[in-house]
Amino acid sequence: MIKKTPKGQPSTAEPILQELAQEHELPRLIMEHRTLSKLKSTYTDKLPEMIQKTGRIHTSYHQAITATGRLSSTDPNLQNIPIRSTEGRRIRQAFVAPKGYKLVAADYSQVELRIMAHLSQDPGLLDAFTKDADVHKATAAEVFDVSLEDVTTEQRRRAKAINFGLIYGMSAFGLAKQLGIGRPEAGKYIKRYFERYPGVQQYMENTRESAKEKGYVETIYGRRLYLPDIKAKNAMMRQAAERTAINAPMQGSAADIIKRAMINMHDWLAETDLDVKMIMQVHDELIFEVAEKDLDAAQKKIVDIMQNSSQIDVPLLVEAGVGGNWDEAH
DNA sequence: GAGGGGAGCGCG
DNA sequence: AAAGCGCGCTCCCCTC
Repeated sequence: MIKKTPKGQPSTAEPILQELAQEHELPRLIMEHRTLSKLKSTYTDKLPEMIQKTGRIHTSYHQAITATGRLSSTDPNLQNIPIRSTEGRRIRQAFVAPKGYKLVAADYSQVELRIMAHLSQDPGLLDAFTKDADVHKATAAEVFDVSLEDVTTEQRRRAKAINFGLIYGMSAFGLAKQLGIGRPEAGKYIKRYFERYPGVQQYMENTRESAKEKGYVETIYGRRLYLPDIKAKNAMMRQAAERTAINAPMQGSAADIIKRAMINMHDWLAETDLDVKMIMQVHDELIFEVAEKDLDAAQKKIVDIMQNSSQIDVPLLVEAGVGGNWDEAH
């Protein structure tokens, strides 16, 4: 079965090749070539050319580009440095601390799901985060109706896909495709989820309604995203706007939270005697360069500022790692 | 030679 | 008919 692009050409998109790879050797080789040539052309070849007089690569951050309030990063984009593949990680390993220094990477744990708990006030979700439970595991136990101890790796993986899917406004169709299961089964999972977390379902419905009524959605700190297409006659346009309406308060509130932390971080950095610099932001993560002698004190303060710059109805948890390079710091 | 747009793919 | 949010960069093809 050859899938076509909108222009009628045979599609060579990744998921299609994945399927074709079951039967043929070539698609796998094409995928492998794409991965490696992407890494080479975008990172391995380019980044060394971008080293400045300082001996460093300096990105530009833009504060007024994204619809949700995130920063964006260009020339080079340091918010898409590889991490998911082992070959890719070798590029991340090239980001190193100077002698006598270490990198500290501090990231918010599941911040968007925590915001979903806050916004929806769903008792089950609030409870999971308040108890600092493994939220994907807890979701698996609810959706698959097993005890926490009996959750399998596969069930946890599926629950994780459900949790992410919800943040993006995904349908049963999308979940089925994501998990490689049938649509009816995916529909069952979603139904179970909403039975167990009714506050979340209510929140989703309220958000769609409110977006239609007001023409915008907003973050917990009140930044708005206007959605003119929410009333579109074209169902595809309208549904896309509805998914944006669901996602934007969570993604946008997460952006607000890290921005507040960065402002407080700046104030602390201006007054502290510790040898520490804030050098990068990657959406839910801040990276610092810290003198080895100040590591413990700095790490503690960094986590403290990130966790306490905003208050929502569940704890904000920050996990910090230390390493000689950016990969190790994770 | 510059710039637009699509396909594809890197990240959260 | 489409079906998962938000970005930026490279490659390729096309137009001006």
